[in-house]
Amino acid sequence: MTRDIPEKPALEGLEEKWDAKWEADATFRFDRSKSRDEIFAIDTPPPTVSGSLHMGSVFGYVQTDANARYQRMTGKEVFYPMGWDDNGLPTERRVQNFYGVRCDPSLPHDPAFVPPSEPPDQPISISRRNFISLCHGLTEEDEKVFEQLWRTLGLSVDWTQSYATIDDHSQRTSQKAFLRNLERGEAYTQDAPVLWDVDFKTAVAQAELEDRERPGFYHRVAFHRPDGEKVFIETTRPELVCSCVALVAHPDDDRYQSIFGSTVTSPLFGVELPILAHELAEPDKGSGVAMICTWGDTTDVTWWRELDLPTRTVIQQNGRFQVEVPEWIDSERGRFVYEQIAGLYPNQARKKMADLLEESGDLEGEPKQVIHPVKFYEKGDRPLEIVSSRQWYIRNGGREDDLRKKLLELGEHLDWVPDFMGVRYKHWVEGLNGDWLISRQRFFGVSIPVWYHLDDQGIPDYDRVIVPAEGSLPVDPTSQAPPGFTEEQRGEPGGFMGDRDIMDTWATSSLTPQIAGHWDDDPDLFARVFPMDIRPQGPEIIRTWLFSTLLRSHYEHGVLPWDHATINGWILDPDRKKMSKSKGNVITPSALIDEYGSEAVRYWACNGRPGTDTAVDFGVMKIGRRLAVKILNASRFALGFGEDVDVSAITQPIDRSMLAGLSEVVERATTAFENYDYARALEVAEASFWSWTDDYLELVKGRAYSNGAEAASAHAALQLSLSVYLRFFAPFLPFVTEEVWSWWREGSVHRAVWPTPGEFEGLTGDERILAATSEVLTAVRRAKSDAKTSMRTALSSLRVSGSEDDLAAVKAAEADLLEAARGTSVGYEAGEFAVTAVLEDA
RNA sequence: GGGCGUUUAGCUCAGUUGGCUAGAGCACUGCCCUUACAAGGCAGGGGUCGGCGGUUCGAGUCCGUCAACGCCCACCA
Repeated sequence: MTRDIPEKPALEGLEEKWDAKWEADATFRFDRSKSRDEIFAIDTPPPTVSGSLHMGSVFGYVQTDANARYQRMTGKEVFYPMGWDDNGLPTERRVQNFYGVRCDPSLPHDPAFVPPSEPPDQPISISRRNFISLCHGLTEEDEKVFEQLWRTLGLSVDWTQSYATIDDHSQRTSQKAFLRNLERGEAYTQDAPVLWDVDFKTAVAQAELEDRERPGFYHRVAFHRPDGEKVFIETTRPELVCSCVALVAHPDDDRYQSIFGSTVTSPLFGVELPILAHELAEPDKGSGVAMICTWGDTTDVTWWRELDLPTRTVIQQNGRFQVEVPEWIDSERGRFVYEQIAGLYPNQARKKMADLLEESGDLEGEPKQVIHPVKFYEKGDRPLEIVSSRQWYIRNGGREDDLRKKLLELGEHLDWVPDFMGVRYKHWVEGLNGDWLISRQRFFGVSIPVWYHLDDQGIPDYDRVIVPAEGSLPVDPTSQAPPGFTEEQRGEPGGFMGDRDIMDTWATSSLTPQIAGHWDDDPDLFARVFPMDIRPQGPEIIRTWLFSTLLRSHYEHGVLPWDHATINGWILDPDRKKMSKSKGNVITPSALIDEYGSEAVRYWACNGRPGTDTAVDFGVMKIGRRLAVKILNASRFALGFGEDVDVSAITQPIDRSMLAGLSEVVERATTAFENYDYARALEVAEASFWSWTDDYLELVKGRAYSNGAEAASAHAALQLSLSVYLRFFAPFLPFVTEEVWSWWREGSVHRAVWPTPGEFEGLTGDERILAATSEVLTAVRRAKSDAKTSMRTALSSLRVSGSEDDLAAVKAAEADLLEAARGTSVGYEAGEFAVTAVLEDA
């Protein structure tokens, strides 16, 4: 093919040019005619569509793309879909802020509603349907922006295989999987204490918790024995004295042996309470006696359950103390005291109760300040409360040892990249203390697809769940009637009630292999891609996304959803601890791409080792850019000698020597990629490439410009080695390699075959020749540098001493060496390796 | 309180199963407009490999211990 080499090659514009061409040629389109063993399937993480992407996303996605491109070049058909995680709370929050609205499910749908152009000061309340419609609209816009960024970055995904976690197909898959869990008894509903976010007014799962250090005060509070003696407890939550159901101490605590089984009355409220023993009580914490409330913390829940205590809830789902005085407070004084805190938030009630206890003399001493961990919803601003509520759960091994053991075993069979990430999974599964709570009292998500029978009184019977037929999915139980009922029977005695909750976003994204592989509606495709080859993702969502995907796959298919989990590292601020400079200086990926180019950003990402935390580093990006420019220029030289020459022309020892080295590099880079170590593959290829340009190119330059068989050998060797380097770099720098490839090759470099040692068969020589000659050349350059003269300065004499092998190696490339060094002859002598170069006029 | 990871030149990081005279790039110094490349190229200076102790003929690499930093987990009395 004729070579079409630009005079001044440049990086600018390559992203748009090749993105358009790849799209037009369907270069990365998945060919579903391939069989499972010819396919490499990737369970791409669907990014959360809630505004802008950050560098952390770019980092992991580019690394995965490098692995994907390598696999494609080895001949695998790559199944590389892209999803958007748009369902769930992040989208709701973004819509609320963006439009200045809030969802009020009690309002009727307003078909004419248009959001104001500017968000108003006071949020406008809108119906659930209007709210969801805004969510859809905004996420669609965001998804376009995201897709554009991914394209600019050069992700080789097949854009015809995309999905959104809120689209009908995902909803159908999610509901179908849930119904199957329900049918097999893996999902169940139960009314129980749950961790509750009072602002979002939803239950929260264990995986979404985080502890935050908060200041609190230990209040030493007196309870009263019948004989008037005081029993002290210490609590940070005196406001919960009214919901106290018992006191507890450790069974072996000598101080309290005599009072176990007796009773006390609570201060101010005068409620009679037992003193019980339980080994979770810690003798050296506070006074050694704790009050059990329903519920101040998760230990309370444990005690309440294991000691079979009554339920005395006072905090409601809106986070406030209930207004009516609870019936277990029957004294006149108790009722009066409760009225002081009725309707308050816990922090308000806490101060009030502390005052009242002090007045009554039941608070001893000054409250002591402590810093203690408090449970928060990871997206929330106020401490979680524990309220009793009916929720849906999926069994996850948190309460069944057999299942837990099985899940641990599956985790051991998964190939973790890097290895140590596997322990995070292990610890998470070992630490599970309850089933997976999947229902959320929110709006933008996949509905829990069930209804409940209403009895003669109109009370729902949660044991009589009505399920839809699989063929009718997705369903919205709040607006559709169940099979065998009509809409008129909604809410009527003898009729039905639809479940109002939606599923947690993880309940849907735990099914990404099933969604992307079309388990629901294309079993042929699913069989070709599942179980998938890799699950790339961040370390922080091992406990959520990875674990839940594994669980759902185990339930539905009885297998691991993928063979390998490649876990990327964490992204650190460019100036790490130097926070002074980073004020308000948010780095967006698109800004970096604009400044340094996609190749540079990709290069930076691919330099981050698998699983290793990496700082945003502009210096590394600059190097990436320089490498890309170097590829353009070196290619211009290597291809500047006319038509292709057959490799049989490669006869010169130094050319064969270079190819011998390159053949080894091929093996090393390939091994690295086979272990999903894109970073090492890049490092190996890059080191080789720089010495190729610095030494080999300089050494053969003169000969390449000449004529005859010697020149032809150089031309053929340059062409073969360049072809190898372009393929080496194609996974990392897809645009510039494709650009150069197009100068002289048909088709895409991304569909070219990955280099193999077989390409060098019969073309290699002694590696030592190039190495030794390069050493001599470096010594000559040093001499010229020391003399502060131009590299063009001629040598009056050049003498090399070394072993017999060294000398033979240099001799084999003597003509090229003399040309590059500007010498006329080389003198050889046996001895220690040394080079003496004498300059003319020196 | 437990677990995992990190700690190598001023900065950002490589260093695979122990053999290194410890590397790269940036930054720094000097030189060079050499016909692929001056938003380049060539050459150079710079490190007691976090501390201490151990195993070994030999340790940046293995073991123990301590420290700093980061992340994850942990029952809020």
